[in-house]
Amino acid sequence: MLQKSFEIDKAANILKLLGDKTRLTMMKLMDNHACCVCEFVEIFQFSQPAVSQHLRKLKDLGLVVEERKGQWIFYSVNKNNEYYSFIKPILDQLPSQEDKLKELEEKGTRITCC
Amino acid sequence: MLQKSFEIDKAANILKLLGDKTRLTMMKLMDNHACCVCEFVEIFQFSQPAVSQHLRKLKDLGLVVEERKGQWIFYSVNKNNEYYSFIKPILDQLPSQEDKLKELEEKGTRITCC
DNA sequence: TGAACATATAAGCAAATAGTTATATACTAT
DNA sequence: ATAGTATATAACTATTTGCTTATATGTTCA
Repeated sequence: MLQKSFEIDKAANILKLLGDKTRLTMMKLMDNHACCVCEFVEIFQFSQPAVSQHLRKLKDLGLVVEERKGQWIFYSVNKNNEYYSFIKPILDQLPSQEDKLKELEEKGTRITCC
Repeated sequence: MLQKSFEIDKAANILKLLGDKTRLTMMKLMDNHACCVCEFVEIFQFSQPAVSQHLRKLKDLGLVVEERKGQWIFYSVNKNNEYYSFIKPILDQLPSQEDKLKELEEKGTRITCC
């Protein structure tokens, strides 16, 4: 019972994070690609700290993992997280956001960091 | 493209609503039973307006439907909503909240309205 | 070492959220 | 009609959220 209570708490916290258009789009992208902060800055046209703060929240719940590659830090969905199976069907039902990455490539801004 | 954009917006809005422990528990219960406001008041120990406001939000997005039966209004998950297939896997992965209804029955508070 | 770049953290602020109390509406039954 | 019960709406408030700007940290490379 305590466990179940914990689970629904945790599920609600996860859904709250996903219930933001920016983070949801990020997660959909990171489910297929490792992405770095500067890409998201380009995509969403938010300040770099805004992007960092979104990623921080996702990381705090264990939803994403980071991997430093030199100057850059790449984030991707943490598929080892025990709640990944909870999240997966949600992400799978979302429309692809690949066009956003393609746009970056066309503008040449993707190559700058990746 | 516009349509996809709309979809991810809508998905984020739905997830935001589900990202609240109270509403998430409500949804899990209403996926299996029609429930009335007074039951939720008992279960969550919130004021009646608080419960009504949660249900209003769920109704506004089309996630639940209401059916008046005399004095009472019963709410249940709207399985005809086009986004029900989006929500269903989420609800299915949550632990049953039946114990909360059972508690009411034991206290005799469920029978008062249903 | 120091300049340039990528990211993180801190502090502040406006808007959104989730509760409250007070009040209105709607149905039931005497 | 009126009293009792169930629900909805309105107005208010404290907290949370998601951005901003300013600043700190960490890496690369001349």
